[in-house]
Amino acid sequence: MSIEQDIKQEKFVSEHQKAAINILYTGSWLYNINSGFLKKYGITPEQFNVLRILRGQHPKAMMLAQITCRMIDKSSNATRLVEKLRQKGMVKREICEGNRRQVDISITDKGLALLKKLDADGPGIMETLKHISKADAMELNRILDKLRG
Amino acid sequence: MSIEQDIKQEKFVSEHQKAAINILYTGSWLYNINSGFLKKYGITPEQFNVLRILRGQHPKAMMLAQITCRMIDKSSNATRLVEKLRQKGMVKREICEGNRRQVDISITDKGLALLKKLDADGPGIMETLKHISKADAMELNRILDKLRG
DNA sequence: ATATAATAGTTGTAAATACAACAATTGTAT
DNA sequence: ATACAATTGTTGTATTTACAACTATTATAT
Repeated sequence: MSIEQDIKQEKFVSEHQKAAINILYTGSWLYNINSGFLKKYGITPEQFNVLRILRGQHPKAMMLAQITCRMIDKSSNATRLVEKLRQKGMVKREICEGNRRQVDISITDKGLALLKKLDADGPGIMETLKHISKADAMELNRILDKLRG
Repeated sequence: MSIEQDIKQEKFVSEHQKAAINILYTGSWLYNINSGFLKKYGITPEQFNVLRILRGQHPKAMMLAQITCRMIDKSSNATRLVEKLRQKGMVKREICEGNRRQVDISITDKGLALLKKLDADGPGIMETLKHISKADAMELNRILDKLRG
């Protein structure tokens, strides 16, 4: 579906402007699909992201700042995100004894189990991208990486 | 900058998964830049988007549903967005006499003046995309459009 | 006519975000 | 030792979002 049809705008100032709007629009579109998919599991995309980050380091713990800098959306508040996940029993939080300013956060078995269930539930968000070929996906990654300078 | 570096993740399940994350990440990145740029003018990206939509139809009025379906982020609440813009004197709201369920919304001179100032302030958000060529921008648009099916 | 359905928008409310101010702890320089 | 700065997180608060329930108006069917 062309972006022109999706937002009913026929003309753009330039290909660059159109690309900027297309990225914002597609990002929002993908976010909403992902959000709907995760709703069945009782977590938000941001929480899911944090769990995946923690799984990547499992069984090691991570400090908050480390999590934040790996997050897709840097503007969400990691303190509160982690607290939500702790309430659900998905992560563990401990003051670091070596440096009492920092907090060691790690994923629990329950968190790992949730991610496993999600993995097993099939393609999830990737199903959404089935319309493009692997070559297109690579090309997309190349251009987006270049774009961010 | 590669997405691997940006979110410190070395491996992805597939090019498709990497592309999905790249879109979400780049969308959020672009949104934040845009948001910061617009802050000087006292409006949010969503409000800016509504103003641009209204300018596209000026001097004709639009009804709320029409605005909503052209918005980049369909999930923001057009009623409240328009009310914010009305409080700032950027748009006008009138109950439609022909069909009293609907509301006619149009951009005011003040709203047009703000957009003009923004246009004049230079490339704005597009400056951000300067790293890619026009050919890349076109390729990006092609792939994103295809991706959304 | 009347009831029912469809359209167009509004509003209530819990949760999340943005942003800045605020601890608490550790490191560094005199 | 003491003061000052840097690091690491937390919290306050206004704004925004998500989502559903709601009102008002118009259209359709019996």
